Amino acid sequence: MYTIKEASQRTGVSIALLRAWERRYGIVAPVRTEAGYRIYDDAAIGRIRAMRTLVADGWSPRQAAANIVSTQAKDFPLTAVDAQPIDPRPPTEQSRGLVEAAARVDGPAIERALDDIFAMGSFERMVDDHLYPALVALGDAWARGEVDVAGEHAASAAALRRLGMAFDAAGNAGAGDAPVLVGLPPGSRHELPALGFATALRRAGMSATYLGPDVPIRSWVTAVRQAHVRAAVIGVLTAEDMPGAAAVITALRDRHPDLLIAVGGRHSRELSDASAHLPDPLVDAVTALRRLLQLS
Amino acid sequence: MYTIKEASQRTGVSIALLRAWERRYGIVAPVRTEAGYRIYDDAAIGRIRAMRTLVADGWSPRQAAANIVSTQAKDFPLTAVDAQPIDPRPPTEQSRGLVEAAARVDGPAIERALDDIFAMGSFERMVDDHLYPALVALGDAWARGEVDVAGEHAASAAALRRLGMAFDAAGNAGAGDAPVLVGLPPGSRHELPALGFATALRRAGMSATYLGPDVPIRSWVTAVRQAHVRAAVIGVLTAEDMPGAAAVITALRDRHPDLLIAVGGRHSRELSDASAHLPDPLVDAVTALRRLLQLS
DNA sequence: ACGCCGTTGTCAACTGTTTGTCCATGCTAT
DNA sequence: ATAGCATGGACAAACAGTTGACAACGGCGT
Repeated sequence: MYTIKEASQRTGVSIALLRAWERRYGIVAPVRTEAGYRIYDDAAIGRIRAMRTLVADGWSPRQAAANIVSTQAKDFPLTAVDAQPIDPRPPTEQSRGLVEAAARVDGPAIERALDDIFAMGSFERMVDDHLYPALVALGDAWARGEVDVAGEHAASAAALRRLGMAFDAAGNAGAGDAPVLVGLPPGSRHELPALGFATALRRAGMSATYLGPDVPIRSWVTAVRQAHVRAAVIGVLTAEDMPGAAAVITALRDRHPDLLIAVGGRHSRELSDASAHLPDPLVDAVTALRRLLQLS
Repeated sequence: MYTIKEASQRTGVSIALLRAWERRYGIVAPVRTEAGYRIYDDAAIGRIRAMRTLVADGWSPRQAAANIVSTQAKDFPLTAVDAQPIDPRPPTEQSRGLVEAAARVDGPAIERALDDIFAMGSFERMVDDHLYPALVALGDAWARGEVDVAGEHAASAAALRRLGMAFDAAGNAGAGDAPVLVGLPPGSRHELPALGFATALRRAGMSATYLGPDVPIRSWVTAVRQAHVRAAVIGVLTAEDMPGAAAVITALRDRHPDLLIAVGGRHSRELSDASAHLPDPLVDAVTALRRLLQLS
């Protein structure tokens, strides 16, 4: 709780400028005493300091202020294997373990739960029958408020790392071949299903390049051109992913009319301008893509 | 988010020429303020730098522009281990390999380059002396237009997966202990340094939970409450990360006044309301944190 | 060789905007 | 009393924007 003079001394910003920033950009809104005197708290000091360094970094004061004011976090889950909020599918033992560990934000327990899941049979069956259901259960629990974003974050990040390990471990069997590109449209961050599919492709002996989440349209285009790819597979997990995916498809069609462009994921069926739609279970998606490649 | 003056200084292209290039070739399309002032983002800076180098290389401005417009993406690099655009540090053999592989968007080559890097001595030395420099070189190459976002994406995603593997492989030695929380403030996606630090903590025998990128304020708070943590470490890699980090700090301070809150990263020194600032080389950061924990 | 012409970087003129600072006046705290 | 604070307005200097012009340069046809 500081007066404006103290705030000025603590931030190195002149008193007049403090008032100007408040008046012009609303960067802080200090509480007032009965007489109208400004009283700054530590959060206000922090915001002012952030403003100062941003400006020192070359930002225009207006932009810096906008950035600071708009830095309020939006909480959304990273999982979203399936956006369908329906059918509470039977929670397996493994998924219950993962959800409970996530609820406690208990790192080691999350790892143990993933150990259990990844120990279930072949990679493809494990992903389809255990990992994805567990992640859906996690998303549901988050939606019901039983798991906090922190737990959801930690668990899905850990699952993503595991999947990444599997992807790397799968090697690139057909390394000489032209690869299949797998990635997500701009704005989409639902990596897990896409990375799972890319891994399954590799395990099936195909060469796969995983582009990652939130891939800009231009990057799809240049990636196709540079790498001389056999096909591009775009993940469309939620309805919000659709416009981005459609834009990617038209951009690719435009410059590579003969390229095989496939889409997969819950909302892919609704994108009719793709070459093909991949079915849902991982194994089926892989065989479908293989058939498409042989035909072309 | 820079004014035209700042953009000019950062790229070494005169203000008049910036406007001419925009008007004549549409090489950038900065957003405008209400009053019509141009606001350049980092992607625009990258495009301008790329243009400058191409022209310096003898390309005609028109051709250089055509090349950039058709190639460059509008997205940010994921790397950003270090936001300082200066001091072109000596490229090691390994970083050159990674940059070249990324330039070709060549998945297998990227993996091989990372194999080379990860084979360099102890984890900590490898990260400090080879991985981070390589990623900085990658970001620089992106800024110069030598690497497309697709390649940057692919390479940094692969590096992130490797780091994730190392994190998991490091196990959680002090599994019973209260953990140290490591994560990034809301809005920040510069995972690599944070995950590297979390891994180093585990390898030093401490219990570490990695929260991930873009962690909302509320998640930080609940994570601390649920897990009974010993300390929270927040990565502050760029000036833009500061407001979010400051908000996280005040929120945590508010409800857990005794919690040890440490910040690390290029711009962490400017956040004086944290309990402690962690120094730069990985090993030093780990020992600094260990000392802080013993004191408390 | 010569003139023509498009390209390209730079400049000037003029208008409007942003931003840090300052002032006059009046109230408040000690 | 004296120093501190608030408000609102005012200002100058720096910044930006647009338009049009212009000189240097190189390619090209004659």
